[in-house]
Amino acid sequence: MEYLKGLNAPQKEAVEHTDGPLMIIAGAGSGKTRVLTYRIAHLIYSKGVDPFQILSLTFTNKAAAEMKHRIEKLIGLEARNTWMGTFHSTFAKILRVEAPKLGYTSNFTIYDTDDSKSLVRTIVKELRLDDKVYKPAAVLSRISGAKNRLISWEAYLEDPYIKADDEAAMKPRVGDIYKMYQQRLFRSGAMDFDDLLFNTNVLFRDHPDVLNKYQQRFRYVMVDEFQDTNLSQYLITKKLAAVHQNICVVGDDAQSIYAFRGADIQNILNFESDYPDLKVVKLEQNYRSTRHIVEAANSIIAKNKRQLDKHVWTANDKGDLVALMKASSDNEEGRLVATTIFEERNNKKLANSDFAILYRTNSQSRALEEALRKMNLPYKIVGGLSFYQRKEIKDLMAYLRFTVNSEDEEAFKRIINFPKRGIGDTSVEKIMVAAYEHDIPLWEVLSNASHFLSGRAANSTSDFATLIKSFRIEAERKDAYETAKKVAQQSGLLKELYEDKTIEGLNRYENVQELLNAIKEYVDNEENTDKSLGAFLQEIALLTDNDRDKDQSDAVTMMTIHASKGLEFKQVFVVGLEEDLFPSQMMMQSREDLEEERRLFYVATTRAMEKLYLTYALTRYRYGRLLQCEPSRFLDEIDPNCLQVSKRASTAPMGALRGEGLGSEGQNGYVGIKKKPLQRSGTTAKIHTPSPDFKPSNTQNLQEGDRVEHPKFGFGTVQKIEVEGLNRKASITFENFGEKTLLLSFAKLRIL
DNA sequence: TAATCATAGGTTTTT
DNA sequence: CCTATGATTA
Repeated sequence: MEYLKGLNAPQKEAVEHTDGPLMIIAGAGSGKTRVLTYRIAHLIYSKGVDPFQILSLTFTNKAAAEMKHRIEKLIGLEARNTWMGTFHSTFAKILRVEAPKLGYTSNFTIYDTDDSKSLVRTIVKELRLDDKVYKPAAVLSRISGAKNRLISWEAYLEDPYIKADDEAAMKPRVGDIYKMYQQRLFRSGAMDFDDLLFNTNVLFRDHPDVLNKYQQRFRYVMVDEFQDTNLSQYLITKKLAAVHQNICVVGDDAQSIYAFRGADIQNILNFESDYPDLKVVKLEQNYRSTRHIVEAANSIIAKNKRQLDKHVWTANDKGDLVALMKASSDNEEGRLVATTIFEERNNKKLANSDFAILYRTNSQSRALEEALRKMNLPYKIVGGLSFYQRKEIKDLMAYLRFTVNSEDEEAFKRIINFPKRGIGDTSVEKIMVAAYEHDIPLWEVLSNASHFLSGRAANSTSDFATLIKSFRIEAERKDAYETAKKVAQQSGLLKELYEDKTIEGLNRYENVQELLNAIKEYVDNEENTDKSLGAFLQEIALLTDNDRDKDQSDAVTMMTIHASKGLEFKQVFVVGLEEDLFPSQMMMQSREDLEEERRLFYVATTRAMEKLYLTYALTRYRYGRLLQCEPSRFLDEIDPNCLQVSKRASTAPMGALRGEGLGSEGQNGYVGIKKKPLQRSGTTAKIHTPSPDFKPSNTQNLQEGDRVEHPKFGFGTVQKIEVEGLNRKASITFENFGEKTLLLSFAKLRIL
């Protein structure tokens, strides 16, 4: 047990506690990944567990790959047999096997966000609703929120609380859209990201034999970044671990930054009540950062109320103070960052890759890029506009998708008239309507085009069908690469791009080649046993840009704070610390959650090992207009003892910074005046004001007879709890509102 | 049906 | 600023 020697006491404890539920609260930089990998090694070596029986779930492919890599280094090739992957990819694979049980085929398509949005848009149009009221993104986030809480469209339409909410938002038809959305997805043989998890829950609920199979298969389940799980994910892991109870979750409530996509911090805060004999281990020693950085970070989240009790500390040196830098504009900010990197790199003999620039929104990267280019500093941007979102890539992907699944409506709409083949909007409309009215598959209509269309359109459509058919035959016989190559050529896509001799055109051509290369790589990779086009498509649907980039060149890294989680750099710049930008105005208005913004800031600062810089600008361009900005409130909240106002910045005390420079240059009324968060108007006359310390509890533990508080309906008593499908419902008599039936996964209740 | 032009409207974070 | 949609004309 040589490898246990380098661990501190709690780390060792976590590694050695192999059986029974375990929760590891891992502070930033506390060696979490190390503990996880050692724990797996320990399971295999000391406990003789078959690697095949260990399942590790992460949130990003990058994290999964990193862990796999480190385990392989630790214990060798045997590590290949442990299952490591993201929630989405893991359960997509399982669903691919079990899809027929849910009425899907194994070749189901995975819709990305763009496909989903487009589908919502068409449904809104079909229902003759105003797309300014029912904005696809907003509707989708509502639907997504429901799915993450396992609320089916049937349950959604029934729930009075949801109904009241939608009506208050002046969007009473969201439920109807949800219903049609799901029906269309099913018709198209498609699932969106949330469905992968939702349907896994359905699968496990309706097919106990299947559940049992995977329960036996995965005797040890580990969840990384547990604070980011949503209810749907949580219930899957809970079910998987229900028999053996060997569930180990690792997380840090202080780094929960994904509430916007359904992550529920309550999962970690209340985990203990779900597992009474839970063992909790806290990793509180930070090995990554200097003491000044650790203390500054601690002071940032000190104000948060909803958090677990822990104290992150470090034995490292104090190091430099955190540098605060003020710039007059966003361009000036870029210059300041670039020159500082340049000087530091030369003075301290650092590599470019020792530096990272973190920002709140992707759009902030422009000014910074320009400044770095001027200083000749190489940089790379992580994330941002994804490779897979480019038009030419989506076009080829759509052809491939349609080849595999000819019911995929979104793919169909993309390629039916691209390259141009004389099938205009009206013809496309006719085809879709025909499929609908006769209730026949899309493919039926296409292959009998002459029944539904006339003249030129009919001929072109028949030709299109023949073309796709030939692709399909190819796909059945050959691997993904051979097929894709043929599709790219014969669809005319490559020709179209090749003829475009502009620089962008050239780029697009190269991008398509790169996609083909990626497919070849996939086919050549020994680990991929299924080399069919269908298998490749399901894999690639869950890839993001971050996973693709294996660029090893020495460059400054630029990315959003969200993308930076789990990484570390010697020197880190957190830029754009301005009110309304960070904390984000959107977040503050729509979710009124300042705490999550604080945690985001915490994540950003704890990426730094040796030196941390915070910068802000007094003016900034947005939509081509100059805005006035104010320093972020976070700069007031941070412990001033850790701060040093840089020589370049103002030497005025923090309080005086606020408001400085305001009012002089404002034009057209676009002055960044601090806005109070919008007060959301209530629905009815009686509005309950929640108690000041209102914290929703984990309603999984709710029992009949409990007294509860609800943010809208006030106090009440639970009458009855019943299970219906995936949902648990509670009938509650509220003092001021009478009896309501609420979906427990959705209702924000506090158990008194 | 395709191509061109005008204008309106939107930007948080991601599997 | 950029894109995405809509109207107009060939």
